[in-house]
Amino acid sequence: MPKRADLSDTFCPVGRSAELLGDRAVLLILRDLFFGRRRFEAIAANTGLGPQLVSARLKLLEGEGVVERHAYQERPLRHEYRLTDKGKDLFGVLYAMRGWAERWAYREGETGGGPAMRYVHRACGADVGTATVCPGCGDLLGYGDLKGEPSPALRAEQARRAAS
Amino acid sequence: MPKRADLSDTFCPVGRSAELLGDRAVLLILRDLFFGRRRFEAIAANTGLGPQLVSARLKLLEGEGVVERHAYQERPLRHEYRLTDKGKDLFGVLYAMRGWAERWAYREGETGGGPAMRYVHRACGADVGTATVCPGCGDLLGYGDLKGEPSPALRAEQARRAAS
DNA sequence: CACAGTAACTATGATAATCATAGTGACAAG
DNA sequence: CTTGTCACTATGATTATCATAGTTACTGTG
Repeated sequence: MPKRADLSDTFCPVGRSAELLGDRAVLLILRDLFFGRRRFEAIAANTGLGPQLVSARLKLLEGEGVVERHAYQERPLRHEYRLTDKGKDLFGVLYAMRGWAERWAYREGETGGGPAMRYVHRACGADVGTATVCPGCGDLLGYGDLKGEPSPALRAEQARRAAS
Repeated sequence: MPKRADLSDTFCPVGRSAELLGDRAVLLILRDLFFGRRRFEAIAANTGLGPQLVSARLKLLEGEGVVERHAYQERPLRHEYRLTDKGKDLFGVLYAMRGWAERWAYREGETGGGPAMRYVHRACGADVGTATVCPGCGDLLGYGDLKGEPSPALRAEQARRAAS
């Protein structure tokens, strides 16, 4: 490719987000970070992306202020990556993507009846489905309010990836 | 690039969406479709993407059932592209992206005070800000419930693009 | 009827991002 | 002192992307 078009100076807010989010690798890495995977190798293994790509994207995300590099031990010096507030606020986007996929991207019965990923409202225990407002208590849902439970099929897939 | 990794068979719903949405061009084209731009040339001009890329992505979106090709006149035969229900349901994702960008992606005063894109709830007239639930009447917000008003700066940018 | 114009594309070639694979540096454990 | 772990960096083949130009099929104007 030639240098890809720069969208960071457009006034369109979707364009500005697309500059960062219009990239498979970024999306997959963010997903893993929201899932609690903070370490380089864990992210590389689960996403299936090469270390070079993971490295480049984490640097990009750090530069955008979406992710922070944090040393979790000295000797040997090791780093992990954490979402900043700006990063955590991307939850709405990923959650919307997940909702759309649950409604449209699976063949009949592929997930064995339920959603591929179930979300429960911590405060009231209700299954929220793909809603942005809790169907049980009416609260607005954000990152931290929800507890995700992968379906058996998804859990098996993650285990397979972690092994190789 | 070598063939890009295929995510369409993962059980992770974010992965499945990322297969389609993890692409700048797709995101920009969807934005334009939501904005009411249905014609090939209009989309190519406003996104700044080359006709080859626009063509390829529209075919992809059509194949995914997100977009429909529709002849709007015979002699000369001309087509336009419309969002299907599956496509319209992506509004939540684009709206979440816009919300995040409005909150985080602009420098102080860059938009002249207000948001780059203002959304008003048609039913009650309230400015919804970046909320998913109307702050005026409490209704859930979806595509069709909202009326978008680009800021002067964004409007000027779009006019500039349409001209060239 | 010839000619410019418009919409929706397709063709071509240069450039650069991606993947797969292998290798590096710093340390710990056995 | 060899093996193992983690977090990367280096290399080379492949291919998607961009910019530009060209094509097809018509319409409207002089």
